[in-house]
Amino acid sequence: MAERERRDGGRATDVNARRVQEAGRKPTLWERLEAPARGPRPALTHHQIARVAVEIADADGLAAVSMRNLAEHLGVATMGLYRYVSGKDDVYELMLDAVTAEVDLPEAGWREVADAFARQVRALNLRHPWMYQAFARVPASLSPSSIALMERALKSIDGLGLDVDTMMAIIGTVNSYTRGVVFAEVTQREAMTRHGWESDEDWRLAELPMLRWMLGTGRYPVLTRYVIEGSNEDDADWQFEFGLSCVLDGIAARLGI
Amino acid sequence: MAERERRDGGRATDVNARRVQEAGRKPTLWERLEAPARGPRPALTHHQIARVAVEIADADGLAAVSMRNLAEHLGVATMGLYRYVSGKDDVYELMLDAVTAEVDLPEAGWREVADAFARQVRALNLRHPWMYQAFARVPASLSPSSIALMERALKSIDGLGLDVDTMMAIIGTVNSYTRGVVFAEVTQREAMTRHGWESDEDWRLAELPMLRWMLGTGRYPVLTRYVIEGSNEDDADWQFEFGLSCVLDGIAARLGI
DNA sequence: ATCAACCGCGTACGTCGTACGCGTGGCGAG
DNA sequence: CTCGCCACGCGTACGACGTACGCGGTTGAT
Repeated sequence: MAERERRDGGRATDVNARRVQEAGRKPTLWERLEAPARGPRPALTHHQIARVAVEIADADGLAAVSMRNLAEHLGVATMGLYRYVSGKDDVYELMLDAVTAEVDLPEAGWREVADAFARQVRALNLRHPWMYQAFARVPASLSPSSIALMERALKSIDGLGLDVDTMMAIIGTVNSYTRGVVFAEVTQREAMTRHGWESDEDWRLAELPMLRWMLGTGRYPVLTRYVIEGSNEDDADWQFEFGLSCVLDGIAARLGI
Repeated sequence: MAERERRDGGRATDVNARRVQEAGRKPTLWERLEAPARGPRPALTHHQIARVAVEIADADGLAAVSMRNLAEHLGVATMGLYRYVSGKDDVYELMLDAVTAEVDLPEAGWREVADAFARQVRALNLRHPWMYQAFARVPASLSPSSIALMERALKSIDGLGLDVDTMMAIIGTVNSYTRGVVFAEVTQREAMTRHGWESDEDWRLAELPMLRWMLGTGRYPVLTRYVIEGSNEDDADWQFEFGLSCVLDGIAARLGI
């Protein structure tokens, strides 16, 4: 880390230098994006990098998005990428920002918007199962798309007489619930593909010895009943809908709206 | 992957072999734990491995839990670890199972238990900030501790006339919300330490240019008001309590309990 | 007691992210 | 328009990672 600071300090001759000295920190990716390009004319745009990286991750998983592989797909040298990004984390940020832009909320009342928000974020994460992994590696910093999304969501609950903190807490609650659901869903789905199981049936088969042991001990009567009586076979959609209704109902009740 | 299958197949002469042939899959970590130890007397227990790994992760982050480092702390050779675990993922599973055992739910009504569940899981994740990273790498498989925890939670809502699927959905909703909150909190906290910021003030300072740009565009009026009027400075506890109340209220209302 | 099988661990490989510093290409002065 | 210099992009190289492979020592059956 001291290494990096030293290096950035050594290059402190460009537009960002003054800002760094001002605040004693290194500039954000999004700040650097606005800075005019120095040196030879750039061969790539950040948008291209993000698009190709997303394609790779969608096809082969986030692990396939290595600097080498990404550079190869873009037709540039590996270290050439460092002209546009300061490291792997920046690539992740670009990717997350790019896909976040896919969410498009309707103009409607708060509940309808919150509902759409949850459904779309869930769909987005199922479409790009690598998202949660990327989130786990980069700071959940503000990006243009996330700011725009948050504004759209906030606007739908503005003007109901709530203070801004409560408004933000509502968004945060829906967001947290959604992310939690998605995290569990994607994780399980990936576990299944990783082990080569293709249906819930395979999963049940694989966990069978564990379940048999569980049943055998007799220490888990309710769980046992769930295994035996459970009708909907881990219907993820149903569970998501159920929880979302609860969350929205709770918000509505608490605020009298 | 084919490589691993071939290798496991080559060793298919022990107790687990028959099970593997039965189901056509490799045995779980927890199954292997029950198998009698073959070969030289083991120098370690899985409990020791888990404890030391957790200590390393708590102190230096999950990245510090490399097979080499872990083996060194345990006083064994690097590859000696593969006697007890089949790979890095098994280490993560052991770690998660070990800390999950720290949760201890009270004997009480469903709402009290759900409340305790959420609070304790959150505290657990804040105490072990690496948990979500570990979850992101291993399948969310059944482990002894997670089974026991689930049973305790289920028991508290048993006998209220609900079918098992609804009961499980309730647990899942609370769990999802909690995980989502924790994910956001820990991520932000880690981003702060990574960048060397020590207070929310530093964070605000760092994001200031981004905020200034945001305010400058005029495209985000509500978000701007939040930045200006927001009183509680990202009070994580308050936001968590708010959302949890909403979730529990929603569940209670929906089920009439 | 003996032997053979078999498992644990040392060595080594391919991969990762990226620090370093040379050669080159872009720009200001003449 | 030309030339020179300097900074910057990118090729090389490094340390660290997870773990495949296969020999030598230990253990269980006879």
